[in-house]
Amino acid sequence: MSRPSKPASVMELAILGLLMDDDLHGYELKKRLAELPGAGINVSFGSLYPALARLERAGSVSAVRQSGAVSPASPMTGALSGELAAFRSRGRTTEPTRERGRRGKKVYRITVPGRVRLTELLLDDTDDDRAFNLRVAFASHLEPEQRRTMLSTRREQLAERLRELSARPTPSKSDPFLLSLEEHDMASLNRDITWLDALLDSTIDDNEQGDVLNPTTTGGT
Amino acid sequence: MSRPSKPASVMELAILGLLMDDDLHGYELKKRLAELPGAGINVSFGSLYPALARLERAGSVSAVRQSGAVSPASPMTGALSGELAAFRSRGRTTEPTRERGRRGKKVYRITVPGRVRLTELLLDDTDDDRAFNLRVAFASHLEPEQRRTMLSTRREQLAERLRELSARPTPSKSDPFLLSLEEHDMASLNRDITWLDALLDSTIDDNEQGDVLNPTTTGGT
DNA sequence: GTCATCATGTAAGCCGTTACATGATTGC
DNA sequence: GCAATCATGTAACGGCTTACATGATGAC
Repeated sequence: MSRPSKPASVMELAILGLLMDDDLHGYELKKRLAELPGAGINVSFGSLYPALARLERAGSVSAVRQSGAVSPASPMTGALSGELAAFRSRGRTTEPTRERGRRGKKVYRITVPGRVRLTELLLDDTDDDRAFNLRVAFASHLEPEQRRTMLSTRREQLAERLRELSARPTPSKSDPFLLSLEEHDMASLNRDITWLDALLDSTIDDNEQGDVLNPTTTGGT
Repeated sequence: MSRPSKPASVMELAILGLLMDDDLHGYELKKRLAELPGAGINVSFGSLYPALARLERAGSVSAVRQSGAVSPASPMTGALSGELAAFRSRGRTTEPTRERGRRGKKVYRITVPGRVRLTELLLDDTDDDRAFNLRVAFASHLEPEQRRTMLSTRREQLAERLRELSARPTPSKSDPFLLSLEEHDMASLNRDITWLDALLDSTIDDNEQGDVLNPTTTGGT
């Protein structure tokens, strides 16, 4: 009886993963989501903000309002340079600061439970291409062993797909486009599997790689 | 003028595409959806049946209950090839001694407006990988010129993605997984573009569609 | 007569979309 | 003071999922 935990959403994974690197507010988050590799997530604000609210309610992130104060010196119109630098005002636990009329930026930070949740999402074995790309993008936040689990699980899923495709007896598939599509799919699967093998190989001797998700981190909340 | 039509759903495309080949009832449709190339659509009945109801309401399909009555005076204006041997009960391993289904299998057939809608969905240029795979799968239902439009539109989209990826200045990408992912994505994009080029080539003098398109397995592992 | 499979549906709830509404900051 | 951009939300709507409910058929 493991915890059921809510179903994984791609957006949740992406948000938590991005917040591992920087504290961000919604608007900036949307930009970074769109820049994610593999045909980025183009969410609308109408889904992003409710998602952040859900994450906050679930305790995965904590938000701090910046009520029109400290601003960094450099304008930085730049593409994807992250100037956060604005989280210093924090130090106490959640302080409402809900003054109506003075809406500030709301900067989100991942919490310790949020990190646990992220690990869970990264290890989720739902067979979803889009989600898997994201899992690789954030793979550095896993410990090497978990990472290997994640990669080899995926490898097995792709191999299974390949087996199913190969075992297809080509029934009435006289359609040239269907044929070409299946062939192309199989070639893609083979390539993806090879890529995963390479990643797995390169992870074998990585015992201390990147910054690892560590639930014992303190000082957050 | 943009399309006043409803937003395209992957499922709608898949259903209409499948119904071009055979008249089917929901249960069978679900099985075939799962078999579609490229990580098939695993819809649940709870979404399939409402979807069929919507399609029927929209006039894209017509349904006939198989309960020993209501022999359909098929509307079929015969605009396109109706190669379907309508309402045959496919004999499986066991011989159907009786009409099964008193309360009724509901067999769906695509209508003429449904064909128009399918064409619209096939030509829809929404940048969606899953949907595009389906469009190729049903590409034979387009006229060669439309097919070329569809393929080259997609080609341009992928080329654009590739351009964006290449133009990325590699900012703080010291992360090996992010790097590997981007590299892999670019390689995949290149492969896909090459594949589209091959499809386009094979469609150039394709006036009757069928004998060209000789896919060559490129360096299978 | 009962079980597995075939077959069709409904209901509650979440999630995402578009469209709408508001406010804050910066540059001219 | 005005526009563009930054920034955060709400509301209406619809689709998809899970879980539930129903019923028929054929095998044993």
